[in-house]
Amino acid sequence: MDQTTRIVRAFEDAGYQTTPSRRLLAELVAGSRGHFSAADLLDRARQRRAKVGRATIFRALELLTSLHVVERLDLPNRSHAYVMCDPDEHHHHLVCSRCGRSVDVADGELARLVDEIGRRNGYRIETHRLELFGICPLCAGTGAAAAVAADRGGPA
Amino acid sequence: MDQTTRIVRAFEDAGYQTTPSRRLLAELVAGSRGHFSAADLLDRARQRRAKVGRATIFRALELLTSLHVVERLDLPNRSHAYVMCDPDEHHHHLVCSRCGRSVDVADGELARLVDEIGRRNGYRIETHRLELFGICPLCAGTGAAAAVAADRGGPA
DNA sequence: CCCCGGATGAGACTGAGTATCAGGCAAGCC
DNA sequence: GGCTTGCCTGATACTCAGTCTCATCCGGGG
Repeated sequence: MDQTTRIVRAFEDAGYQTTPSRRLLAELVAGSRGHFSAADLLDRARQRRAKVGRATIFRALELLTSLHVVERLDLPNRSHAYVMCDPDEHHHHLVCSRCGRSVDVADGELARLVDEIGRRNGYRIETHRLELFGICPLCAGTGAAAAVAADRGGPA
Repeated sequence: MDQTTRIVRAFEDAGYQTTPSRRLLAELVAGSRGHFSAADLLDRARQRRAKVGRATIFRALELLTSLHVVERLDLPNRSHAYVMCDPDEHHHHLVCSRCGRSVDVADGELARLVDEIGRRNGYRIETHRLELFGICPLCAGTGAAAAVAADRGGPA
């Protein structure tokens, strides 16, 4: 099943209605190459001449976030964006600072490290967040041209 | 030398003027118990009947951030705040989700882990960020009362 | 096919942060 | 101590992401 369907399915499984707006949003999210913002989605919706309200986009992103279909990133440049990701296990993101593509990284050893840091400081750790930023193999390998081609928000 | 002086000194050392506004801001920042926002500082300035513009606060925080005297945190509840911290080495923050107090945590093993994750995925890692949230010993030990007493933004 | 609660879009609102600009003042110079 | 210069400041307008409200709409169970 393709990404769009996976997202629509996630809505259904959680007991939410399947509506044209949500289907559209699912397509837009699934068609994103890297991370994207609510404004990106709105733009792409407008490009398709689809009529969807800003509020609806924020509501859908909020839902998808709570369903762990997407996650919110805080980028180093103090803006933020969403990325699609694996809903099944706790993980972190390795984000390309050029094209925005993101790889899910399993928590692995980190859990142990986090635990130890907490213990050493007497804190009871509740949550942690690790975000890694760098240049992905694609952007590194083929230079700026590929980076542009791979730019975020490709054909929806 | 106390924290206020340390901050004022940081301005001077970097070649910036020492002005009443900056001195005030230094005091407010130094007097913060945990993390704080620009709005918090503005409130506390007003409480002292000190006249300082919003823009000035943001400018000072921006400077202090660039001097690594404070750092910006992205809190789990999607808001953000600043904390004072050690300007001398790369580190992360362990933040109390109740009182906002923050402990600097040396990078240590993490660097190795980050490096390995990058290598495994073919990324050239540029920066990373780790943020830990939990309950500090003070809040855990003495319950809600102490947590309130220790609340952020104590006597400036 | 009807009904109703969930979903929607428009638009007002908020709060953090930025830009602009005229006036103020720190600090080096004499 | 006065002068000058350029950094610094406060007020204010603005932007941008996200939220709230509310009248209307419509998916889907009965």
